[in-house]
Amino acid sequence: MSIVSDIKKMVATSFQKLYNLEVDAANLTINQTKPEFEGDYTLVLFSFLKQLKTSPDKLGNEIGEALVNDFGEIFTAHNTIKGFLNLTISDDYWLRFLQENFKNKKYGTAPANHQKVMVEYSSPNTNKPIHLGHLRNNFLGWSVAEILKNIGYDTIKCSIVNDRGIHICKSMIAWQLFAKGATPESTGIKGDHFVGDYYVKFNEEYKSQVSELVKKGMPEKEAEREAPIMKATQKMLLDWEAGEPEVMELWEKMNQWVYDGFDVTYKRIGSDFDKTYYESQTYLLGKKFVEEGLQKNIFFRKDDGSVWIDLTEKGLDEKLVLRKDGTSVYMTQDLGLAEEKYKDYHYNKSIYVIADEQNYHMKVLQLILQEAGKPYADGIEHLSYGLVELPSGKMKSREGTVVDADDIIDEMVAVAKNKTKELGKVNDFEPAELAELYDTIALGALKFFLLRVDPKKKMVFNPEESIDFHGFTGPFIQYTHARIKSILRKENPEGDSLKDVLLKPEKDLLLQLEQYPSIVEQAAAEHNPSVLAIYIFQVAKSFNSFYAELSIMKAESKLKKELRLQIASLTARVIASGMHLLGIKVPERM
RNA sequence: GGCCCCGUAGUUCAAUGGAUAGAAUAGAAGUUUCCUAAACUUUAGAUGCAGGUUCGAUUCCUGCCGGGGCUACCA
Repeated sequence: MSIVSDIKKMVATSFQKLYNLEVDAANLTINQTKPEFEGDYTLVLFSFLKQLKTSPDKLGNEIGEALVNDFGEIFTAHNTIKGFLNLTISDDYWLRFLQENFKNKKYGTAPANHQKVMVEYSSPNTNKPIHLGHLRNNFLGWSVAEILKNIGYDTIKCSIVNDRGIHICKSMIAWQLFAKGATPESTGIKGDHFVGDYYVKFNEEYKSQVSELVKKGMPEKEAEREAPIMKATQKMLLDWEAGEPEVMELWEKMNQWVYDGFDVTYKRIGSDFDKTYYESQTYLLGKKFVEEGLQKNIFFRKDDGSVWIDLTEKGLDEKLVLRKDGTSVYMTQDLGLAEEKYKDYHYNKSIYVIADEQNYHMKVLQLILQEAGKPYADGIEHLSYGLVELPSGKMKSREGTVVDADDIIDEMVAVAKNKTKELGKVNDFEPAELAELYDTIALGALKFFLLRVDPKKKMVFNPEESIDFHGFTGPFIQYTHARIKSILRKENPEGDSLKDVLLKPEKDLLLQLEQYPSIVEQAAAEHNPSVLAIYIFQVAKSFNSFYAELSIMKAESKLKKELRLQIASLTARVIASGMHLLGIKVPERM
């Protein structure tokens, strides 16, 4: 139980006792007291004034007095200013909290709640390597899954690989035309990049064929249809659907190259999956779903044979679920996949980490499942996140302004290396240790940068400014952790009981550390790792102030030393476990 | 056209309807015989515009201005 929820209960008790007023603890507003006032937590009184026909000062004083009298082991003082009741929590409370938790390895976790949640994230296309935008998706999905797991959910991370369709055929055609048998092995190019290069080649060739046809007098629309390379691609798609062996073989070969490349990147960034679905294996499932829906009159067939759902009563339009030629659209596949996932896992919740351009699609998906009366429909949640943009605007693959994931990681590692060498603090590290440290710092910086922003909001990535290891960054927090560890290598807290008067930097830290479990809960409830990122940063900042102002090893007394070692210990644990939930490692030294 | 999202210091981000709108960075000024200066301290700087609801609005409502997305028998 957190101190804030305890305060709410005690306040509710006081209202009951003093005014015989039933207040719901959930409706009380408790904030951290602003630094310019005396106190730790503050109760906002305004909402009760009318009801009780009293003045803010009178109410505040009466409640404050009751709290201090009845719960003296928690509250030591109160003051009321302009409708805000500021409460001071006793040092004993904080010391007890510290004593109970500084060794607790499970601090911030919750026991199993027997709820099953699927988190679908990453979900790449197999025609090009992953870029910065995908990284935001990967980091978010992984982190949200870990946060949920941490508070007791049975979590299944999954990915749906888009391994079929016209875009894959484009890479395949271009490879046939231009590669002359080249492979990732023969060229030394990472598989996903290799295939991506042929996707680019396709577009170049396509563009030039179209402009040639236009030059010969063909209308542009027609030229786009008639360009030989496009016709070949469409034929290849048909061949693929017919299972033509040569095409299947090429498809499997090129996809494998991509998977080999993805594996390297996934391993590097720490993405992992309990289950991978492949669209080639699931894209037909939706048809059955549509047939069932037709029988139940949830869908209807138009004269041309296409199948639709009428969502006008829900304020939306009619939505196509099956083409007139009987083939699946995107929605069909997603319906089938949702059903399949539920069959496989019987989840309580299913979270889709998908960019906000698909808000409408996800809304419709859930609506259709609800209309179809599916038991899992209400458990579907769209973790909608904003695009990552560059200072110059949106990333566009056609204009070559995409920040490639592997490239940006390499660049970050190079900067981490230079900076670390400059500082010269770890000259005694073995080469392997050094390489690991550079990776830890580089990925820490990148992940923290992408996770510290509210997922819902789009964000700007400035390649120059974003590679910063100072201030509100991952490395700042990693550095704080390393500093603490360097002390704890020399001496550990002995576990002696504490009794002392807390100094401000000590209390500031304890107050924040106590909030950790609530913060994790909040991050989980909101599917929002940025809450956690901001919190960890504040903890690190508080520790650095504490560290600058007070000596731990040369504390003024044995008791103070023990106290500060315990605080340092818990701080390191909170930082490490919080950063872990963001997928960020923390070094022992840096 | 219809629907949705976003406009906060120079810049990148915060702020369950609550006190004098917080950080970081860039700027200015300091701190190292003292546990790691990737740090700390001080300083200056912002709610697009106009109304409304409220004891109280960055937050809720309306209009305007500016930016983005969706509205495909693409995925």
